[in-house]
Amino acid sequence: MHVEKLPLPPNKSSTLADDVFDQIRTSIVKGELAPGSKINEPQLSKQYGISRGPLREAIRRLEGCKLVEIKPNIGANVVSLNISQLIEIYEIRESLESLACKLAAANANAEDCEKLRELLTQHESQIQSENGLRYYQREGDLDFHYQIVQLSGNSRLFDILCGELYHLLRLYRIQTANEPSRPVQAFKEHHQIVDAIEQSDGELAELLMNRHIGNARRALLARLAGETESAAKEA
Amino acid sequence: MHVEKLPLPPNKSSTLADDVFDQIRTSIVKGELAPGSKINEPQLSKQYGISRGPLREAIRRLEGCKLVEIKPNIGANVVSLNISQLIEIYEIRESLESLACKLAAANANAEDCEKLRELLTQHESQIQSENGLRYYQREGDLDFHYQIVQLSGNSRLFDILCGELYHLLRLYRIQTANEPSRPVQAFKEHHQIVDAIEQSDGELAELLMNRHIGNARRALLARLAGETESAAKEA
DNA sequence: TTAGAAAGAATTTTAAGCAATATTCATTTA
DNA sequence: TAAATGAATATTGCTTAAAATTCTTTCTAA
Repeated sequence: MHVEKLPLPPNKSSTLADDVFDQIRTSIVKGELAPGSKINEPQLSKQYGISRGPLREAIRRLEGCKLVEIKPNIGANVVSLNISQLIEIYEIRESLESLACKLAAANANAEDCEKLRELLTQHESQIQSENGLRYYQREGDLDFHYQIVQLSGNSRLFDILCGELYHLLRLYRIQTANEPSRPVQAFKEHHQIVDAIEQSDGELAELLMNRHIGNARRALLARLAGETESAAKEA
Repeated sequence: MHVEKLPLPPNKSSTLADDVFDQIRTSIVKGELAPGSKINEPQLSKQYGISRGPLREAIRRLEGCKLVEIKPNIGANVVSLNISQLIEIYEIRESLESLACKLAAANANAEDCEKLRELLTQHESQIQSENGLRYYQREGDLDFHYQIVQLSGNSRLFDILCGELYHLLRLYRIQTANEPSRPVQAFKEHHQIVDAIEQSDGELAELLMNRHIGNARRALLARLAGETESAAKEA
C-alpha cells in the first residue's frame, strides 16, 4: 500500500505526541480515517514520520476524547456512532448548551453580541447558495453553538462541548453524510437566541436553546423509531 | 528517598498502562499524590515497577480526565482546583444531574428504587455515628448521585459525571479537607428525590435535583464572595 | 553584593529493538 | 464442501537507551 508522507509543521513549542494527536483527530473528524476502521500503528508512524512512542501517547489522548476505542492486545479503532448514541449526546447537549446560553446571557457584552450578529449575517448570505447552504448545515451551525459556549465563560463546559462532543457530532455527520435537516428553521431559532442573550434574558435564552436542541433530538428520535420499525418488519 | 514497591496485581486481561492509570488515579483522588505536586516519571516507574513507556500512556489518559496537566518539556502536575473552578463544575453538575434524574425517573423500575431506598437507609444509620457521618459526607453523598446517574441509562452521561467530574470533586474534598456542609438537609433532599423517581415524576425529580445541587453551588458562591472580600481587605 | 553567563545535572522526549499476542492463510481432515 | 488445525506473518506491548530540553548551581565581572 502507498502511504503518503505528511511532514509535520516544525512546531517546536509542543511535543510530537500533541501534534499527531491534532492531526489524527482532524483526519478522523474529516472522515479520512473512516469510522470503525483500525488504527494501524506501524502504518501511521511511517505516515507521520515519527516512532511509535509518541504515536501511542496520541492514541491514548484520542481514547480520552472518545474518538477511538482501544482493546488490549488488539488495538484501536475509530469510533462509529449509531443513532441511539447520537441521541445520548443530544440529551447532554440539550442540557449543557441551555446552561451555556443562560451563562452567556449574563456575561455577554455589546461587542460579543455584535459578533454573534455578524456570524448570523454571514450564515444568511451562505444560505442563499447551494454550497453555502451545505456549509451552513455542516459546519456553520456548530460555529454558532461554539461561540455561545465561549461566551458562557465556563472553561470546563467549553472543554466538554467543544473538546469532545462537537467532534463526535462532526464525525457522525461525515459518517452518515447527513446534514441537519431544518436549516431555515434553525437559522430563525439562532436569531431568537441572540435576541435573548442581547437582552440579558438568561431564562429565555436557556429555554430557547433547550427547545432548539430538543427539536433536533426529537427529529432523531423519530428517525430511530422509523428505523427500528422497519428493522422489525424485515425480521 | 525511599520508594515503596507496589506490585501490580497480575491482571493479564488489561495492559500495564491501564493498570497504572487506575492506580495513579486512585492515588490522586485519595490525596496520596498531593494536588499541585509534580509527576516524576522516573520515580513512579520505579515505584510501580514498570518502564516509562506505559507510564506515559497512563499519564496521557489522566490528562484526558483532567486530573493532571502536562506542559511540554516540563512535565505533568496533579491538578489543583480553586473555588471558581469548583463552581464551574457545580454549574455543570446542576445541569447534568438534573437530566440524569429526569431520565432515571423514566427508566427506574421497582427494584432500582428499592436499591436507592436501601442506600438511604444505610446512610441514615451512618449519620448516627461520628465516623459514619464523616463517611456519608465524604463518599456516601457521591454514592447516591452515582446510582442516579447509572439509572439514567445514558452511558455517555455516566462517563462524564462518574468518569471525570466526580473524581475531581473527591480531589477537591481531600485538597481542602472540606466536607459538604449540610448533611442532614442533603439527606432529606435525597429522600425527596427518590420519592419523585419512584413516582416516575421526571419533571419533579429534575427540579429537586436542580435545587439540591444549586443549594450546594450557592453555598460555594457565598464562600467565594467571602474569600475575595477578605482578600481585598488584606490588600 | 549582585547580576549574568556558563557548565553540569536532572528530566522529558524520542527512537529502536525484543518479546508476547493476535491475525491470516494455507493445509488437512471429516 | 466445510470446518479445523497449525505455521507464517503482522501487530501490539514493553523495555532500554540515546537525544533534546529545562532547571540548578557555580563562577565571574561589574
